[in-house]
Amino acid sequence: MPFREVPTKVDFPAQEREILEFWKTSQAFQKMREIHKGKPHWSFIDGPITANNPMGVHHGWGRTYKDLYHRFWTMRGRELRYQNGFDCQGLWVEVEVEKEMGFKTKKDIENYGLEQFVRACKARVLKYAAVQTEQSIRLGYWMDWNDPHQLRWLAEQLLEDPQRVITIQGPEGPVTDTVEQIVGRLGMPELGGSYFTFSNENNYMIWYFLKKCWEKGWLYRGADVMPWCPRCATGISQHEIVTDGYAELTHRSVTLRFPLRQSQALDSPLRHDPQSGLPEALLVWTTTPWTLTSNVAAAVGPELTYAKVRQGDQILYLSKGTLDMLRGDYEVLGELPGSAMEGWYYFGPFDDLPAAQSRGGFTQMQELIQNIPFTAAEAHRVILWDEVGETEGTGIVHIAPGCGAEDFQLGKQYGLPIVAPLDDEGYFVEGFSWLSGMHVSKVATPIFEDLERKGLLYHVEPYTHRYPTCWRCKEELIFRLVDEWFISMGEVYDKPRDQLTPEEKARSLRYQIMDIVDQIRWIPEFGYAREMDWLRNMHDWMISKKRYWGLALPIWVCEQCGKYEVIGSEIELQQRAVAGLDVFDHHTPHRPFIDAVKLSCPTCGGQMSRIPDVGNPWLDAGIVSFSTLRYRSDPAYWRKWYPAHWISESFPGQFRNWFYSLLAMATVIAGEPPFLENFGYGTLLAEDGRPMHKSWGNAIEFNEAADKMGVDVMRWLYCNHKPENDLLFGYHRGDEARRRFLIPLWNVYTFLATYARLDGWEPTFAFDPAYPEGNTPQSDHLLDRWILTRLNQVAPVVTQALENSDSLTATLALEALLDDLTNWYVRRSRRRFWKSEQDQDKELAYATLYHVVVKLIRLLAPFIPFVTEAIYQNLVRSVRPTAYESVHHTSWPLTDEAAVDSDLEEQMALARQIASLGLSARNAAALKVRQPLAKVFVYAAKTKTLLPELVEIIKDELNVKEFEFVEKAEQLVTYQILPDNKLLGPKFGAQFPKVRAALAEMEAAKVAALVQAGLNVPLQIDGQRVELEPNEILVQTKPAEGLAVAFDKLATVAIDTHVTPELRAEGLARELVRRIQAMRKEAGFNIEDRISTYYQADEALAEIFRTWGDYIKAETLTINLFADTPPADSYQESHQIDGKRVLIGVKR
RNA sequence: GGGCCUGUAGCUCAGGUGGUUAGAGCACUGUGCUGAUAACGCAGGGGUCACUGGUUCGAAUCCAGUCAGGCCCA
Repeated sequence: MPFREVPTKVDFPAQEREILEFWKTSQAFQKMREIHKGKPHWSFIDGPITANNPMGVHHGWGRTYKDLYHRFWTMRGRELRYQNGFDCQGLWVEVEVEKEMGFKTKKDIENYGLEQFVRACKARVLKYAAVQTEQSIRLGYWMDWNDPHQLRWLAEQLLEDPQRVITIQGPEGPVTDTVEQIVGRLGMPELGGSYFTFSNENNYMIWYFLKKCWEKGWLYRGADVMPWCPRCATGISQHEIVTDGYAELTHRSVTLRFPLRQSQALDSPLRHDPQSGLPEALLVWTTTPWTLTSNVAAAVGPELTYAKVRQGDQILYLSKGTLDMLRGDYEVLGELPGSAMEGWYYFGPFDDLPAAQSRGGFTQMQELIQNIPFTAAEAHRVILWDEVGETEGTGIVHIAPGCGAEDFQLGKQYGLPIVAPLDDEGYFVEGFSWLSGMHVSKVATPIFEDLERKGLLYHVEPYTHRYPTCWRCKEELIFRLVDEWFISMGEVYDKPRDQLTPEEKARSLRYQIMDIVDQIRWIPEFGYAREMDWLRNMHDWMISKKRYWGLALPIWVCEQCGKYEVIGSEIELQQRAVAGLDVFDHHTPHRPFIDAVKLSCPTCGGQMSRIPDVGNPWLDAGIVSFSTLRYRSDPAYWRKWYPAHWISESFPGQFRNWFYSLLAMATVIAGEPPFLENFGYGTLLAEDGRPMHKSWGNAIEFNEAADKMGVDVMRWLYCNHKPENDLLFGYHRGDEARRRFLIPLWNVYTFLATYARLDGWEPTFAFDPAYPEGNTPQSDHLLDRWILTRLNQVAPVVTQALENSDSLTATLALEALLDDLTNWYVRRSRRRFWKSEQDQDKELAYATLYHVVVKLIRLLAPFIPFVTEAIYQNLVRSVRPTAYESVHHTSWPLTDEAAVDSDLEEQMALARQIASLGLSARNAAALKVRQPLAKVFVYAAKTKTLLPELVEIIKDELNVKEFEFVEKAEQLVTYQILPDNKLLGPKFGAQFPKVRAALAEMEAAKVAALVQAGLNVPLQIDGQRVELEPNEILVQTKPAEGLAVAFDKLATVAIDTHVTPELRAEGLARELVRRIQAMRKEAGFNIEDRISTYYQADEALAEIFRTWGDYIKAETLTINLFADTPPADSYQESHQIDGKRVLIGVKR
């Protein structure tokens, strides 16, 4: 059976959809897995994608890499797990569900009902997991995908009746359970498919990890002032403040007076300047007026100079460098260093509030302040702080330890009271008088008015600054004192890592992780430095969040004595529970049902309840190298697949997120690396170099790109890029990739298929389905041997590059090969396919081209799985009954080293170079290639012979009758002599410049003659004789007069420009042929149609028709050539050639 | 302020281990070919390889510093 007919124009996206359907109906992925079952494994662990929205083209980039290396290692004969992962728990899902439901605050969620809300979160995850699954399939990503319809169905069932019992088909048989539990078991061995981080196993495995941390003493409850989102009512951890979490915002900043008092006593009189008798005050500036309610101290820079200023009936203190912020006239009375101000007492602006009069300050966290003997009002004094600057404000910084992270640290250092004014939604708590119950966002104006009444207000003005906002909801963050749970990273020791004692290392998770990082290969290499930098600098890992949808932290607290306990598994929970198990029964370990479970306190016998916090989602993602590899249920399986050979994610952010959490959790649980190789890539930007933003109109959605561009194009674009650089993605680049690579590939395929069909050619060699291109064809034809050389030069380059996670090198080599194939091999070989006789040469041409194309598409299959599949189906499967059903079932192509003829490759390169130079020479002399010329002269620096076939190629390319190597280039050129720097530099060292100069003095032709005769060249250097060997001198050429000449470092090519009458006639004949060919096409004839040709011409052209008639007939498939008026039913055109007229008609 | 990355033609980017005249694609100009053709070939113009120093016979490449941009941390 011959090849199918192939359209020369192809709609790639439409073809991709057909192939998707073919893969689906033929179960191509499942069959591929069968083929490689039980072979050596290659382990990959997927970084879970957040199943919260459709995926974008940037996900397509990462997923292309993942699929590329999956397919490559599969073809190499490895067994893989093919498990995708979905990230399911956390605030980002909550926020989207809240948006959908129109919720504004946490109270809305509680009023709605936690159970319903959590179910809605799960359902949303399932819905977008279905969407992302469909998109990934569209990309051609071969994974063990769930049926998207089933995921949607589960989402619906979950919302309707989670306790309904259903049966689902798993890989090893049906599984029966409640809807909720089936959802909780997704990704487990009995159900297969993607893993979901909301799974029971994932959550319980984190419990196991946290218990280990607890046992080592690394898990602790701590207090800190952190960024807090009042809308989400949760702290924002260090991991979450990202660059786009900052916004340029304008706030009203306030400058106010803190009147100085004489002593700490609250009834102390105001301090007055002894000279003038005027009252004194500090001048203070802040952008967050609400924090003034909680002021405890004022900080000055010890090294700064402060000014004492008289303004009206006031004495003010502020730093000298900020005097220009004063309004109106003033008089400087004196200067003093900041250090001299330490310990001055002042009256605070809100000392009238009960909170300011409370011993130790004002916070729920009594343990923080129980040893502080003062109230905030009593404590107000000047303290020293090196970080105080003069770029803004007054050089005196208002300090509120309950409202700022640095303030909190300073407060600890000075033993200051702590006043924490806001509740979790940003409202002032009781104890703040008229402010209590007001929201932080509404108090600026009333506070200014209050300060005005008290006579403390100095000035208010707008101030624009970078201010942190919530990374999910964009609400402005506040700084709030909170108690959260942390995993200790251990201290940072002030000495090199290799000098740490084992005890120091044992105490510090930080350094243990570093030891693990040492064992990992980072691609690109700077990934190692990045991860290390993060580890050196990171704070303790805040893992708690005061929210609803997420990991239920397995921490129980005794309601009587306050003791904490951490539970390490569902079994332990069963054993320890004293109440609430009946409520929790049949539910996944999520809120609200898990909260019902009560324990008994081993110390006091009191009831223990779970703390309400949920976990940081990076715990969910970091545990997967255990949870998905059956660490708890099947240790042998885990041992086999752990660690991953390879993981891959986009760099920005992941050093502190997924990479970090994987490393931290593996260090604690296993003490060995979770992955051996980390392949990172950059950021995807729009074509204009900016981030994609819908509002900027430069965003491209994945589905739209796939539909318009086709995913093979996208994949080639992704792979043909240096991964660590940012990738500019857009339709223009897509068009370029298609034009430069996919269309030429398709063209060479259609060329082969079309002519083989016409000739009835089919491959007949012995067939091995794993290697369908067969053994290297044995051809004597030079072009065949050359393209087979190139093929087998490129194959190992691609193989090594992919082994090395270097897709760029692979694609560059493949592009070069395709260029050689289309623009040289096929172009030069066309006549071998066109000729009518079925001889041995034609057979070899087919055999060679077929072999090369089939092997090439197999090298390309991991990159562009669709177009290669389409080609395979026609070239292989349609003619080979025993072929594998898919190109992706075949094995990775082998390299045939015996087929590589490097000399031939060099000779061909030279021949192509000579042809190129010849064309350049013709171009310069304005002699079109159609006009035959008599002779080309070639001088090649290092070669004096060229294979006869190559000579013929050059003659044909240049359309010349004769080719001649000249022995001495002087015939064509003058010489230029250059020293071979690489050899002579080391030989002569510092003397080298003199050698160069001496050589330049010599007569070029003389030196060239010596070199060509293989003799040494003598030189005089500083009166000493030195000799240069011939191989140390490079002879170059410059064009001589009279010939059309072109040259480069390899060769000099000259063309005889004289056109004889005979040559002129032949040129005209070719011109006629070209025009008749164009007419054939214009007339709509088929390639193989034989025709009759009629002409009426001026005598000069008629003479050409007579003398060159056979040539013209042969070239144009003309059977009969008539010097006659074209008949009415022929296709006719009249032409002018060199001012002579001809009327031509063609007829089938 | 610290860590990491980037800076090569108008644009987008390649350029192990230093070496003769620094490359590709796109764009531009010219031209050729016309049965791969809403393509393609060839040629041409276009570069102080961000800047300044250093090492070296020789630096886009190695070293130091500066500047600009990006990411991360403080």
